[in-house]
Amino acid sequence: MDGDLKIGSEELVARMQSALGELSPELRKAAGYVLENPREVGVSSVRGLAESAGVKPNTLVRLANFFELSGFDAFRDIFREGLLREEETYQDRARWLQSVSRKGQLGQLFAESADNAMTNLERFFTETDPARIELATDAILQSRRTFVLGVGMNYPVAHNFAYLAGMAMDGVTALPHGGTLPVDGLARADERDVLIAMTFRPYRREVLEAVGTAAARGTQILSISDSPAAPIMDVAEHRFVIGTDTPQFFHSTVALAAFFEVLLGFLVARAGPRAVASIESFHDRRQALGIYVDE
Amino acid sequence: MDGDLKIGSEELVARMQSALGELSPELRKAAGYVLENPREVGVSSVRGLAESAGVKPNTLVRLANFFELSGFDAFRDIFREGLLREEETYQDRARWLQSVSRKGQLGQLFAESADNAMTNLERFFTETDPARIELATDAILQSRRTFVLGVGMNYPVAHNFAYLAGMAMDGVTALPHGGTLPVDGLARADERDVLIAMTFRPYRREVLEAVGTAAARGTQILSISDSPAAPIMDVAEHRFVIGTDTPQFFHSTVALAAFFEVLLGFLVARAGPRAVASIESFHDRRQALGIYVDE
DNA sequence: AGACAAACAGAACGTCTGTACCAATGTCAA
DNA sequence: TTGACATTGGTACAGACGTTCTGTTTGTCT
Repeated sequence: MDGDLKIGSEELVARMQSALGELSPELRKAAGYVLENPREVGVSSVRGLAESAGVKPNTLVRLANFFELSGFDAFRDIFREGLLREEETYQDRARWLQSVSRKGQLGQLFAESADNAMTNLERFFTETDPARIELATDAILQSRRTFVLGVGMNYPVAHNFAYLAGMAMDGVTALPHGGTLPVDGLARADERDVLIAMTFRPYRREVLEAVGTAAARGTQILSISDSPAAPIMDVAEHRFVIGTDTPQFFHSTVALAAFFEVLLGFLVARAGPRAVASIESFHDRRQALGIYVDE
Repeated sequence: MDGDLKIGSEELVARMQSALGELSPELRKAAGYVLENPREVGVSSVRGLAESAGVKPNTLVRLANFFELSGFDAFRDIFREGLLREEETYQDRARWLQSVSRKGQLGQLFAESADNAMTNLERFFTETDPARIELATDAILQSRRTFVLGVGMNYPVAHNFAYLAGMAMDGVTALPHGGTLPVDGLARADERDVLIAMTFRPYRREVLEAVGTAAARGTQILSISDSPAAPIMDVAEHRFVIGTDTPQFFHSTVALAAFFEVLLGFLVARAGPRAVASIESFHDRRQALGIYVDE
């Protein structure tokens, strides 16, 4: 009834965490239990929760008041809202997929696309050790030049990466360049350079050949494909497996995009302040040119 | 108090779904609301839920009894347990993110990127109604020409979409084209055409202007941005909000890529057998040319 | 048309909830 | 030791809760 409300459960949890020290023993006990079982708050009564926490009901009301809430109801409402908001993102995926796929043929396509995309992305993030990306990052930063090779659907990805990386460092080029074969761009590549190459089933001959000749010259290879057994993996120092499953006639670039975004982030982070400054001046220049509208 | 209990919310939901047909009107209304908002059951009172569902409180009691539960309390408890059990999966990700982010500064960047990317993707899929994409698909298929407009990081996305859509149908063009301004490509666009436009905060002036002039000519607009209040949304017939959050200095295209993949899939599915045949012949030709290696 | 059953709304009941109040206890300074 | 103060436990109460009962409405079958 007061002017409370309008604070999310995350914020409340954070406040409780930092306030733990200055709470009285019983209050701390209650707060501790709430912090460890936040969801239980949303589905319990004062007495029920009090018993679970080994505390008197009063204490919970006092805990709520401590955080300037009008009472336990307001306190609980915050957690309830949190439970409801989770629905959107963390809802039971299987059930959601089922319900969507019932909406006709396109619903099924939608559900399958969703499932594939999310799985590809999750697998990439959970099965890839950031330390390996870090190693790759260092190799790129220490190289003389870095080539990014992708054909077909992967060409835009390669190009975009080169474009963005170019803001932070020099010597990043996308291949193939202007109608030529990938190998042409690698004419003077040697062991001081890095080649980032990607191709997915069915594997493209040109990429394979480019990787082969580059490797023969000692160029460091960073290979990206959908299988550790892909033909560009064996000669690569750095290997990343990215899922591209999709019900469509092409392969999905969702997880691939995520990989390059992470790689880019690592590059900027490791490149030091000079890269950050370079990016900022880039943005400032654009702002000054009136490229953006002020909302 | 009875022997109820011990059935999961999934099972109850399934039972309700299949029993929907044999329920009386009010009971069906109540059951329908519960099926669409199962989580709300767990955090509401009879009266509160009844009001949300547009039903009288005792109807909910009858609904519970219909499924051989001792009362609304038992009914609600099932959903409450469901809410609590979700904790595990929910916490899994939270815990994983935490453990990763402890691995130094880059680990934190990795974890944040992962969290953002997965959230963006999940939100897109869960908050976008495939029926709306279907409407957009039909508009595109019925159009004379379709333009896909994206600048900066979005240009490769637009280009790639036009490239792939070109396999299935005619008249899809990416803008801007070859160093010209986006508006230039729209010189002869009118109400028979569709313009797919995207820009994200900070919004790009050229995109805004292109959308404005195209809309003035009656061209159908499909807008994609990170907010429903984005300046290209108001004149659009078809609007899609795509999250682009990321800890990086650019915006994330992960969810955006997913959107276009789905749109493409819908296009092919609705375009009929001719599109499929066209794609297949495309692949066959490539195969014959020896573009791919046989593993 | 009337009889009947099913479905629903309204009011009333006992129970449990959240909270305010006060007593009991512990803590510290004078 | 005493008193002031903060913290905690116990109790009582008004209101909201889930539920039941009863009357009304609705639809169906003779």
